[in-house]
Amino acid sequence: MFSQACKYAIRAVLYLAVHASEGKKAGVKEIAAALDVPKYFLAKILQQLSRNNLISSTKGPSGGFYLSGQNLEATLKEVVECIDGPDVFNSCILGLPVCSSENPCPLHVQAFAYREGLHYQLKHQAIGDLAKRIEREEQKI
Amino acid sequence: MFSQACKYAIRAVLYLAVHASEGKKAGVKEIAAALDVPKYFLAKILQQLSRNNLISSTKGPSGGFYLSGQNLEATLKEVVECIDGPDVFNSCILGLPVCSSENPCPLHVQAFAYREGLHYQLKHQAIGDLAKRIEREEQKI
DNA sequence: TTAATAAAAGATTTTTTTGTCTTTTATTAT
DNA sequence: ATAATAAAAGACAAAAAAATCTTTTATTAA
Ligand code: FES
Ligand code: FES
Repeated sequence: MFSQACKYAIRAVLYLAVHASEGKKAGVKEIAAALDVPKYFLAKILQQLSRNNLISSTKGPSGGFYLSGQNLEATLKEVVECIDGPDVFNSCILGLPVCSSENPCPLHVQAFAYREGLHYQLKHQAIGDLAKRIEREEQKI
Repeated sequence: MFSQACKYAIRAVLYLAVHASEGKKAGVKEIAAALDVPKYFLAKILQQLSRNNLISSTKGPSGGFYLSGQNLEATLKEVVECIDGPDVFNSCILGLPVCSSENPCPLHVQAFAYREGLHYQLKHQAIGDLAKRIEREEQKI
C-alpha cells in the first residue's frame, strides 16, 4: 500500500504531533532515533514535507521540526499523497488502468470497500485530533 | 499492497482459469499479449507458480500453461503468498515490527479491516469459483 | 528419429527505491 | 561579529524490483 518513505513520513508527522511543538522542536536525529528509522533518508522525507508546507522547520541552534497550528489541521491523506503521489487511493489493486465500480476487476469489491475505509479516516481526521487519540489510547508509533 | 509480480501472477492465474484448460493450454506469449504484460517477466512468474504446483504446464508443441482440477481448487491466497511471501496479510501498514489489535498502531483498525476483507475472499474462494463469477459478471482481468 | 516448439533455467540489464555522505545556507546564542 | 548548530540541497551508493535476453531441456507432431 504505502512505500517505505511514506510509512516513515506518516510516523514522523505523528511523532511531531505528539512530541513536538513550536516551543519544543525536534531534530532529525531525535526523530530517527525515536522511530528507529534511517536518519539521512528521513531527513530527505522531512524536507519534502516541509517544502509542501505539511510540516514546519527552522534552521540553526534550537531549530528543528514541528507542526504549526495549520499543520495540525491538515490530514494524513495530504502527507501520503505528498510522498506517494495522488493515485494511492484510487488505483486498481491489480494494476489495471482504471479502478471503477462500473467496470470492476475481480477483487474490486473487497479492495474498494476497505481502501475507502482507510481513505476516509486519513481524509477526515485532522492530524491534531489523531494525535490526541494516540496519547489517550497510548498507541505506538 | 501487492508487488507488480504478484499482480501479474493473480491476473495470469485468473486468465488461465477462464481461458485455458488441459485440452487448451495457453503459452506465455498468448497470456502476456492478452494481459498486456511484459512477456519475459511473466515467464519467470509462471515458472515460480509452476514449481510450487499452483499452475500446470507442459513443454513442447501444443504445450503451455493451464490449471488442473487441483489447481482450480486452490486459492489466490496461495498464489499471492507464493510470490510476495507469507507476511502480506499480517504486517503492519506502517511497517511496525508487529501488527496486533492488542497493541495497535494509529491506523490499525481501518487497515486491519481492509486487509481482512480482502484476505477472507482470497482465502475462502476457490480459483475455479472465482473464474465462474468473472465469466458470469463479465469482469475484466 | 528428427525438426519444431515451448517451458525451464540461467545470466544480465535496467529502473526504482532506499539509504548515505558532503556541502551550503540560515539562524541563534555567545 | 563569530562560532556553533541544524535544516536544505546536491551528489552518490547500495539494494531491491522489474524487465530482458540466451541457453538448455522436454515434448510432440511430422
Ligand atoms: S478495479 Fe481493481 S480494485 Fe477497483
Ligand atoms: S498495528 Fe499497524 S496495521 Fe496493525
